[in-house]
Amino acid sequence: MRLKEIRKSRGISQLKLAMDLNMNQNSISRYECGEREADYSTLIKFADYFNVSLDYLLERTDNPDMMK
Amino acid sequence: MRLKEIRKSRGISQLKLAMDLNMNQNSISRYECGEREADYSTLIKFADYFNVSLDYLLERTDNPDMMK
DNA sequence: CTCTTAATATCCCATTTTGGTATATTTAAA
DNA sequence: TTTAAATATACCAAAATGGGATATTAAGAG
Repeated sequence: MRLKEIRKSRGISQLKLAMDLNMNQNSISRYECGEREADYSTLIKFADYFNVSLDYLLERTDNPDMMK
Repeated sequence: MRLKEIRKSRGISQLKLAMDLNMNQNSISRYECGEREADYSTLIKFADYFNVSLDYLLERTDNPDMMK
């Protein structure tokens, strides 16, 4: 997924994202590395946090402004 | 998620869906009941199978024709 | 360049979650 | 009301997860 790209574009560290979402820094790292798969509710947390659609987050559209 | 609604609207049984996607019938049931959470790749299987966006599948938009 | 520190990735492992078989329950048609 | 299809649930071995600790990498300052 596009998590790393989106996060970096907003200038946010894994640690800050993790704290804001009540998660662990290494969990974020694992999702970005593709070592672990985020589930339903975790994906929604990311999409809400960055205000992007799930389809954009998961690279199913190139349009970041797609309605949510 | 809207899985049950979409599946029924297409007249497909849990068993058929499961076989088509190489899964188990009880897994489908569990996702529909909300007993278990589908992960990233499972969600994508459903979205592709029914040709709907993730955001529609996960009830984040009411528009079933949203671009994918 | 070094040093220091922030940022990210990886290890280990107890705990949680999962998938699969079997089975129970519900639904629907006859 | 039987019969069968559809769906939900129980149990459990196996797989995945989260979190602390730590290693590795990146980035600035001096």
